[in-house]
Amino acid sequence: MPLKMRKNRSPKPPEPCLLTECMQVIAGAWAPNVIWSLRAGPRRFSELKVDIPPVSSKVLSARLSELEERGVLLRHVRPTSPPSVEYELTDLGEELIPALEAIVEVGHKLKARRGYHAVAEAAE
Amino acid sequence: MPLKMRKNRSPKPPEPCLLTECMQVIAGAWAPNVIWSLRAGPRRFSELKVDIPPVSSKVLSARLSELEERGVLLRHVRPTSPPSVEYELTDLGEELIPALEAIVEVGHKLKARRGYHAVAEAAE
DNA sequence: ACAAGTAGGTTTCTAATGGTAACTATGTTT
DNA sequence: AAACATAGTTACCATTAGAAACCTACTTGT
Repeated sequence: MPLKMRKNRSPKPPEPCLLTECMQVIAGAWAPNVIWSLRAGPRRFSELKVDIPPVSSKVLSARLSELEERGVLLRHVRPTSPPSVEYELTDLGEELIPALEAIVEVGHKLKARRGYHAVAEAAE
Repeated sequence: MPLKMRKNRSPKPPEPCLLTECMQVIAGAWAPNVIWSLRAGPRRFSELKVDIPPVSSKVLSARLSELEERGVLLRHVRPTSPPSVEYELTDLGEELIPALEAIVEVGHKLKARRGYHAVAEAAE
C-alpha cells in the first residue's frame, strides 16, 4: 500500500520563510564571524583579518560590501595617514547578535560532546 | 601618524572558533531549513521537498547525506511499496534547534522592521 | 636617498557549490 | 497498457570561494 504524504508543516503560499530570510542576511562565507567580531564596537579591515585568520582579503572585502548593502554595518573612512576604514554594526546588525550567541552556545555543547565522545572512544 | 592596530578580540592560537564550528555543522544550502522541518519529528524525502519548495532533488539529496555524515540526522528506509525513506534528527540535531529558533526570532524582528520602513518610506 | 612596511584593497586563476531540467528503477493504480 | 509515485541521479551551466600576486599612497628605518 502506498504511503500518504503527511501534511505540510509550514504553509508556504501565505508567508515567506522567516528562517530563510534571516539566513539571507547573514549569508556568505565568514559573514557571521564578521558580525560577531564587530559586536563589541568598530573595527578596521586589517583588524578583522586578524580576528578571522582564514578569511582572504578578497572575500572579506566582498562580505563587507554585501553586509553594508544589506544594512547590517556601516563603512566609515577616517582621514588618518594612510587613511583607515572602520566598520561598525547598525541597529539591524545588533539585532543579529542574539542569534549568533545562540549559535556560539551550540558550539560549546558540540565541544563538550566531542570531549565526551573522545573519552568514550578511548575507553573502548 | 599611523594607526596602531587594536588587539585581537578573540585569541586564536589556543582554541578553534566555536561560531565557525557550529556554522560548519549547519552549512550548505537549505541545511537549516531541513533541520527546522525535522524538529517536530521524522519526515520523508518528498515531504521535505514540499516543506522547502525552492530546494531541488539534487541539493536536498546532497544535504541529507552530508547532515547524516555529520551526525545531525538519521536515514531510515521503510519497506513500503515503493520503499520510502524517513529522516529524523539525532540528539546532536536536536541541540541545533535553539540556535535556529533564535534565527527565526530575528526573522520576526526583520519583518516588523520592514513593515515599519515601508510605512516610513510611503510617508515621505 | 632608497628600500621596506602599512592600509585597504583588486586582479587572476582555479576549485567547489548551487540551480535547472531531464532521466531512472521499481512497483501500483486506472 | 499508460500514467503515477518514490527517491533519487546525471549532465550542464552560473555563481562563489580560496590562494597568491599585485597596486597606490604614505611613512619609517638605514
